[in-house]
Amino acid sequence: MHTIGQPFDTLFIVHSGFLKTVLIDEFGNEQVLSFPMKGDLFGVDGIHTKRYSSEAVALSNCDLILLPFKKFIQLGRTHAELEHAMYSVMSRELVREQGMVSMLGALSAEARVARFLVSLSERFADMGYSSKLFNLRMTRHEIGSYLGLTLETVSRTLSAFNEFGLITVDQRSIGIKDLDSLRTLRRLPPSSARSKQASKKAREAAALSRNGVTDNDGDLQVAAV
Amino acid sequence: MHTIGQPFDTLFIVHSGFLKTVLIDEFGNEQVLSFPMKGDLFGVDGIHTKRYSSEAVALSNCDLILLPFKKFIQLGRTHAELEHAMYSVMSRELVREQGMVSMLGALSAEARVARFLVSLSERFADMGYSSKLFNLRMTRHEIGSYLGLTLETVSRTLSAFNEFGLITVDQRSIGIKDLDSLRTLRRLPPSSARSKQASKKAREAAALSRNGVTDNDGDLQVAAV
DNA sequence: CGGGCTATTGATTCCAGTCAATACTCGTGG
DNA sequence: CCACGAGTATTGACTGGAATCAATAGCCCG
Repeated sequence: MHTIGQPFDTLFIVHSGFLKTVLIDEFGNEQVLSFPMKGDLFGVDGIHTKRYSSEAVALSNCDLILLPFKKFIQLGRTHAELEHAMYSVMSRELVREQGMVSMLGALSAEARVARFLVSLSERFADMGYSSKLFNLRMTRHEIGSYLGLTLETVSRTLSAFNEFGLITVDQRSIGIKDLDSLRTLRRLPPSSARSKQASKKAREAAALSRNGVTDNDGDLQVAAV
Repeated sequence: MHTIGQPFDTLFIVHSGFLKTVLIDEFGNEQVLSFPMKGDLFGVDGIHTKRYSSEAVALSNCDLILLPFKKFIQLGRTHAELEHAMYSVMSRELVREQGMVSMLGALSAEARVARFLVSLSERFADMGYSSKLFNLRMTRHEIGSYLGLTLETVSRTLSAFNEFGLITVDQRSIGIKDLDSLRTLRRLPPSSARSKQASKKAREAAALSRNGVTDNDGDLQVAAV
């Protein structure tokens, strides 16, 4: 695999298993950036700086496909579709990270955990596993780091979802009970208003303060190449 | 330019001027993703989904270079360095967004605003403008959206930096007085301990709870292509 | 001048972080 | 086998930082 700062030369594709990629800040704290699993690509961040800026750690037995970057470039010379696939994958990563930024910037703890569960559920479904019942491969601490929350908040939120009938939780084992509510959740009713094992759906709290899209206020000069 | 959902066909390079790129969520709230300026590329998010997932808005008069994606791909066939440059730029964007994620996930409001100012200062320097005195092209609201803060918090933080002698603020005009402190700042002393126009540097609050890097706990199977 | 957008500042609320105690899981060795 | 300890998870009490609500002022442009 690779560690931070190591010279970049190869990309990685997950054939099977689960990993995390992490960034280590100037104080040694680690921040989880992604949880690659089957079909996911990582190591791309090394292309620009010639060194990996993040580090991958296996969370289970893993089977990886190594993709030496130079060799890949050569293949791209003769197989245009490969090249386009790479652009596409990198673009997808970019969009995914945009989603992360938008989530971290705007959503409550509950909404983040809900999204995380939905996303996991969908990814497991894509891989042919059950989307309704699965085991987390990562700790609460790692989930928290990924979502910009503390492990206690993650734990509490999962417990609240459980109380609320949206999921079942037993340690690492998660059962999805009400995917729709998880999908659309913004905020849970206050705990004072919760009844044990309540089965009614989470209502929208409809945050709002909506702003119309700002119009252009600058002129535009364009030139094609 | 382009709007969200519009079919993707061209990339954009900023020749001069300032823009913002925004994501619009399901309630119409806009989230600022970046502030492209001279030399920056945007529109890349469209490659994967064939549609732009974000939207660019000019914050001043702008001069853009259009780069039709198909034409670019053709040029790449004959000019290998172009192709590599594109990988590099996309990789750079990926690293930048990783930095955003890590910032939003871990840093205080003060640290975010400080980083934002340092980054602006460096980018202005790169463009040949003054790194010590410049005008913001965006509102407090847009800065807040970009940093995952409210406009009030941005305003208060700038005022605090001013009181503290780190910067001068007059509406959109920012003067950088103590770049080093901005660079290394984690947390300001409590306001009760502040004196007007204090000139002493912000000290490190040294957050810590450092975690060692977790070791692999999975076996690894690798295969080269 | 007046109206709309932008910015500053104050008062208050509340969500998530921190600190802390306890329990569950699992592997290791007496 | 059970005890022990380390890592992980749950839950409670409390705190604090940023959001929210609100009032005022500055700026720009018709």
